[in-house]
This record gives sequence, structure tokens and C-alpha cells, in this order.
Amino acid sequence: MDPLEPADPGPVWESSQTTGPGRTSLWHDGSVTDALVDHRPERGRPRSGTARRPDLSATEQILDAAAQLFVERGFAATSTRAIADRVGIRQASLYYHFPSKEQILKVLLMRTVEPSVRVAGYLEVAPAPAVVRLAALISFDSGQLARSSYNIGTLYFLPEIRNELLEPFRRERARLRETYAALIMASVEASVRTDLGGTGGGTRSALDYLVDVIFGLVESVIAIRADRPDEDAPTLVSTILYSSLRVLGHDGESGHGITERAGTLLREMPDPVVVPEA
Amino acid sequence: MDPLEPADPGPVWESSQTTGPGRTSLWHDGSVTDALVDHRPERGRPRSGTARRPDLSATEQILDAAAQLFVERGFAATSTRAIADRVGIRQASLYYHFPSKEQILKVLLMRTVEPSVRVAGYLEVAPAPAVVRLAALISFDSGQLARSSYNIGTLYFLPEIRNELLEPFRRERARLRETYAALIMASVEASVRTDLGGTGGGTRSALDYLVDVIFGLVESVIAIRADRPDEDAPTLVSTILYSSLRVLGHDGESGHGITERAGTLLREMPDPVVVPEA
DNA sequence: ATTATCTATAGATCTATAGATAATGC
DNA sequence: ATTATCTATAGATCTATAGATAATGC
Repeated sequence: MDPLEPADPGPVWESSQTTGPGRTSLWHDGSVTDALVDHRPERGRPRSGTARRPDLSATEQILDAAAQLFVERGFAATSTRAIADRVGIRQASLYYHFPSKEQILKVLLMRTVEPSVRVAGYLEVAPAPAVVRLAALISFDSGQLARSSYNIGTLYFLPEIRNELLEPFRRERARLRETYAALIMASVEASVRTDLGGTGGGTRSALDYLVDVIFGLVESVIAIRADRPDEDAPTLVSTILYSSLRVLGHDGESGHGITERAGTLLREMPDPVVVPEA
Repeated sequence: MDPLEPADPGPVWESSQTTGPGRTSLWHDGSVTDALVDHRPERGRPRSGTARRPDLSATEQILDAAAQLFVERGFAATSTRAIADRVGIRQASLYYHFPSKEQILKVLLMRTVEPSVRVAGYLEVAPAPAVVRLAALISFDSGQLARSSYNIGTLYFLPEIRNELLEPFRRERARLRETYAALIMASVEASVRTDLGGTGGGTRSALDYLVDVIFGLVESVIAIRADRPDEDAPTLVSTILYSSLRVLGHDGESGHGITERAGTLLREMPDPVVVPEA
């Protein structure tokens, strides 16, 4: 509001545009461990407890603690008290930083989906065959999920995402899906298209479901990490990519070439990707 | 307990063996709309409200209402009050049928996973090539998920399944996974095995992750139904099966033959499948 | 003066138990 | 007598607001 206070980026929860100056770069983790820069020497009244993560600003400490707890116990089962305890402040002090528990979840969700949406926007128009761009998207997106701290993608499956307030998040996710759909439709091999053909007289075609299958394959990273925490992100990601390409009919040699080119495309991506009219 | 009371099957929540005489047949829906037989004329004090499902016994009415609510809002966000309201009884009356809210969830989970576990036990030893038995399992399992009322598989993703009390459910689910793992390992085409090879020096091999990928593919039915409720179960199931087979290297013609034989295997399965030493 | 915390608390839950009551069964 | 409900309530939460307070900044 006040133009005399140029350093204040405003409350994190007011805009969905969480990537402000000096924040998340596209190639960064994407986790809430960003914004190390934000921290300044202590102002207001001292805390009763000690901070677990004194390197983070108070707001980021809250987001970090909430992310862990929401993933572990779910949203409804996580009390604001539990979040505050983990941060090292009193329960009521949370409300200086966020207007409600829902808003904390909203910021976490928006931050998590945003990098993929931006890369998807870039890949929609990047100069490469559709299947290469799709491979790049699958690789980036599943990589984000595989490397995120606390397996934060788990939040996508909370029943609470149906909350009215989270409509902007659902919209972002739908945008991402649209990109998947467009790239997939342009990447299906003729033989697969024939196989799936006009199978039944049902309301949706098998080809439509193929989009859901690929999208689901990428998000299966979340469930896999939750089930067996022994991490090997690169192998997991490449298995997901390999499987996705096979489903679409790109086997062995051809699949290998696509993967190579997708890697190059990602490495050559401008950083940060700026999508006009987000 | 009392041998003089042969009609009483005991409380539903005491054994995981929920399929008693006259209950769920393998080919049945598997939904909680079973046990229509259980209902007898009104005994105790009349209810304050009217039953939504007077065809069900009180216990089944509770399970039905809870299933809907747990799926819609999650476990923690569903109060026992909300369940009771939907059933048409007072909140406290639930505790005549179940000792706790957790027990309701437990019964729902056990019932949901049980049919697949039993079919898996049968298919482990059925007289057919591994890949045909795997296709049968994928088809049956994804079919259960695709047709269940209220998309009850959603419960698998509740954060609350880590609850101590639900250990038996997690064990059943692990058993199912074991069967998948064994059949998948015996079904991977040589070319796929080569492609995945000794890729990285990571802690897990790509082949291990392939098991997670197929398992995830089957469970993606749940997320797909949640995202877009326009039902076409047969097409969805056949797309999942087709995709799974492709991932393992069984394309076009060969895949088609496998699917055919899997269908036959399922149709010829004894009903009910009795797995000795469950 | 501004900032970031604190203490205290209102008001609304929520789960589970105790004990009463209104049916049917014998 | 047995069964399946009911009413009433204890005790433990939980979210969010009001207003006080202890720092730093100017």
C-alpha cells in the first residue's frame, strides 16, 4: 500500500504471485526453504520459545512447519497450536502472519504448483516436437515432486482442496492439465491410437483417459515417496518418464532419443521463465 | 461368544474377516450396500429421525454414511455428529454399534481391500502365464476401484491410515502389493529389462520402481474418478490395463491376446474364492 | 512509532460415557 | 429381559479476536 515502504512485498497470502523479486527461481528446489534473504534482525517482542529455523523469516518458518504437519497428519488434524509449537511461538501469534489456517494451506499449494505451471507455459510454445516438449514437462514436473521437501505434493490429495478459498489453486492445476492434454494428444503414436480406437459406446474415449493416465503417472511419484521413503529421485523420475513414453507408443530407441532431446530443451530453458499474462 | 445365539455374527469391527455367511460375494459390488439380508424388524427404542436407507441394518447404515462423509470431507473433518445426522440417529447412538470413530474407518478399509487380496491370492497360483494372471489382477482391482460406490478408494489416501489401529489394513495392502511385485517381475519383457538396465548407482533399481509404477497406475483410477466424475468404468479400466501392459513391453497384438485370456481366467474363477490360511 | 510477539479468553465445537427409556421377545 | 435407541453432560479440545507488552527504529 504505502509507496514509502518499498522493501515490503506485502503479505504472502494476498497474491497468488508468490514468486517476487529474489524469491524462487525456476531451477530452485521450489520448497519453502526459499527466501533465506527475507530474514532481518529481531524487531518486536521476543519469542517465548526458540526458533528451529532461525535462518528463515517468521512467515517462512510458519509455512515450513505447517507443510510438515499438513503432510504428516492432514489439514483438519493439524491444529494451529501444533504449528505454533513447532515454530516456537504462541498459537495466537500465527494470526499476525496469516488471517486463517486455510490461507497457510493456500500459499503452500500455490507455491507448489506454480513452477510446473510456468514451465508448462514455456513448453507449450517451445521450438521442439510435441513429444519432446511433453517429455520435458513430465521430467520437470515429476522431478519437482520427487525432490520437494516433506513430499509436499501430498497436499494435492487432501480432502480440503475442495475448499472455496482454494479455487485459484484448482484453476492453476487445471491449466497444467490442459498443457498435458494438448501435448499428449499431439504425441500419441498412430499404433496406439488404433489400438485404443472406438472401443466402447461410453461417455469418454480411451484417448481422453490416456491424458488422465499420464497425469496420474506423474503424480504417482507422490504416493510412491509416501509408501517407501528410500529416496532415489533420478531413477524414479526416469522410470516415470520411460513408462509414460511407452504408454504413448515411443519405445526403446525412439524413446531414448526423445529423453535426450527433452533434457537439452530443459537445460536451455531461459531462467527464470517469464510467462506473460500468468 | 454364546453358542446359543447362532444368528449373531458378532460386532463387525471385531474381526477383519468381514465376509461372513451371506455377505459379500467376490463378484459383488464390494460396496457397503451389501448385507441387505441383515435387516430385521425394529427392536429397541424408536429413532428420532427417519432412516435414509431403511433397507440396511443400523450398522450398515452407519458404514454407508461414514463412507460418503470420509470420502467427501476426510476423516478428521467428519464429526460423529455428522455421521449420526445422516443416518437419522443421535450422535451418542453410534457408540452402541462402534467403539470409536477409528473403528468405523477400519471396517471400511478392510472391506475395501479384501476382495482384491483374495483374488490376488487365487491368481498367485492360478494355471496361466504370469502376465495373464497379472492382467487379470489389474483388471479386477482397477474394476473394483472404478465401480465402488462413493469412490471409496479415496480412503487409501487419508493421512489417518498411519493410525496404529489400522496396521491390519496396511498389512493387507502390503500383501496385495507383494502379489503385484511377483507377477510383474515375471512379466517384464526382455527389451524393457534391457532399457531399464543398470541405469544409476542409486539405492533402488528402475525395475523396483516399475512395480510402484504399475501399482500407482491401478490406483490412479481413484484420482481420475475424483477429478472427473463422468463415469465410464469399462473404458477407464481397459485403458489402465492397456497402459500397464505397454509399460511392461506387451504391445498391440500380444497385449490384446493377454487381455482376452485374462478375461477368461477371471470368468472361470471359482466363486467365492476361498484362500486357505488367509 | 512501529513491529512482532505475548496473555487471556469467548464461543463453538467434538468424542465418549452414564444412565434413562421405549420398543419387542419370551 | 433384551435391544436399540434417547437425553444430558464431562472434559478436552480448537480457531480467532482483543488488548497488553517488549523489543527496535527514527
